[in-house]
Amino acid sequence: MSSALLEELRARGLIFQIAGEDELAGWLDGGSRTLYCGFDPTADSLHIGSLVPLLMLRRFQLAGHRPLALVGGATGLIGDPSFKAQERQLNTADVVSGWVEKLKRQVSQFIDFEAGENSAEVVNNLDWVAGMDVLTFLRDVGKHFSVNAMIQKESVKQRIEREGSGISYTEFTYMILQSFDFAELNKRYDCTLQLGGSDQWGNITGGIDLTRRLNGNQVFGLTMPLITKADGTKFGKTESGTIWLDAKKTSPYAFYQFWLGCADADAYRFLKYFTFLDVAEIDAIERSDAERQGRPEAQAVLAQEVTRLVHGEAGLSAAQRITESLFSGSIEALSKDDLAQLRQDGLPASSIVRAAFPDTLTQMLTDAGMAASGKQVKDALGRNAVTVNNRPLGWDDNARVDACFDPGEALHSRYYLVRLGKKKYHLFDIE
RNA sequence: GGAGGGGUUCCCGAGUGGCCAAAGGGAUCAGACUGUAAAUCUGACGCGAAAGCUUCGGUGGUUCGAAUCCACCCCCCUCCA
Repeated sequence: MSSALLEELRARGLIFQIAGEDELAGWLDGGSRTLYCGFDPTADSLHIGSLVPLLMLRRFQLAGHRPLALVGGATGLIGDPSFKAQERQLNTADVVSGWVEKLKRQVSQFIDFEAGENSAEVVNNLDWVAGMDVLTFLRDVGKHFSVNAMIQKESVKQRIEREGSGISYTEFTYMILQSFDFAELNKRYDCTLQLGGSDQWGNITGGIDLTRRLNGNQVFGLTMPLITKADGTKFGKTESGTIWLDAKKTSPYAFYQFWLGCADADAYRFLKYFTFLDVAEIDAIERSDAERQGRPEAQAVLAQEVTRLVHGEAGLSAAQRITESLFSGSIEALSKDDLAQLRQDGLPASSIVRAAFPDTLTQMLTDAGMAASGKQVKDALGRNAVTVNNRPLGWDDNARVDACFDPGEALHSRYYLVRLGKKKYHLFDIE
């Protein structure tokens, strides 16, 4: 009646709700169980919002259970309405199937496929949904759902009740499709537990009901809390947008920086959510941070652990190398190889020929992606917040691009490290 | 099919003929303070170095002048049939 795993998860704050709470602990202790969590292809990469469930699958696997990562090739074509304010734009089948392939690979790095008895597996719900005809769906699946019950679900309520929005029949059906996944996985893999974010509660309980009706089996559901930030802003977004798991979309350096920059008030909680460090260990860090004046250690540990999980040891050291040289090292000390390496490692960079210089710095830095508009560059220049190889520039320099990138000041005769504000760096390789 | 309500700059949301590139809030960016924090304060926040140019669902029209008025169209919501 006491599952050590559930206790551990509870201590980490990773459990929001459990369906079948009284029996779940005993069920998990009774043997190796199969569980799943779904990931819908809504982009060509997952973002850090999916990290908690991914790591959750791993936590269960480490505890001896068998994780299935479901990639929603079918559900991704429909769109989950849960707690969404608006109807979503449908993506074409081609696009979605391309994303499915990418997500399959991505999801695979977090779970172990060579674990013997409890080896993980990746499944795609398109495999059992694509071939189903409408009448079978309506008669065999739809018949088990009460619309009265469905419209009571919190996840769609706001769409139904809120003035100025609505929900299409397509999205309304999403819940049924996801429920069917659970029943199908129960039948095919003896899967008895579904994990998901707290927004998935309605879909999960739908699946539990359907599995009982279709297969006569009792199955369980567990949701994780929504990740919140102490300041109330949305987790996982920054100035530069979403933090993706794909290194091509968010470099390991940017990823590392994201975690390094998280608020003190969030850091210890995030350590519990996003790392495999012991709770006791995390508490110890929190205590020692509290006793010490100045900068806490938590963010550094967090950044290190999560970056290693997502980008591996190589990605982590690249991120740390860049961070080290930009924020604590002196850039003059960087060798030519170091600079080339930084660029390789994901430091934003661009190559430009001297003859092709734009007329203004605002143009040049905007083109390089350092700022969203010339206005921002203008503002920064006006406050001496732009430096080239540590030399501050002013608004007067805006039209003097050549002088700003004086050959005599180049690092190794071609590199210029431009900084805008405190944190934004860009390496220009100028010929 | 009928009746009504609505589509404003990233988001929310004012604005109902000139004073509107469009209040206010949020988000975001920069500065000060700091720890590459938080809180706070300051500035910016359609594009453009500037002159200037382009916005208020779309297309036309009225007017010296429109986000605001008119016509038609598209989309969304609510209720009725």
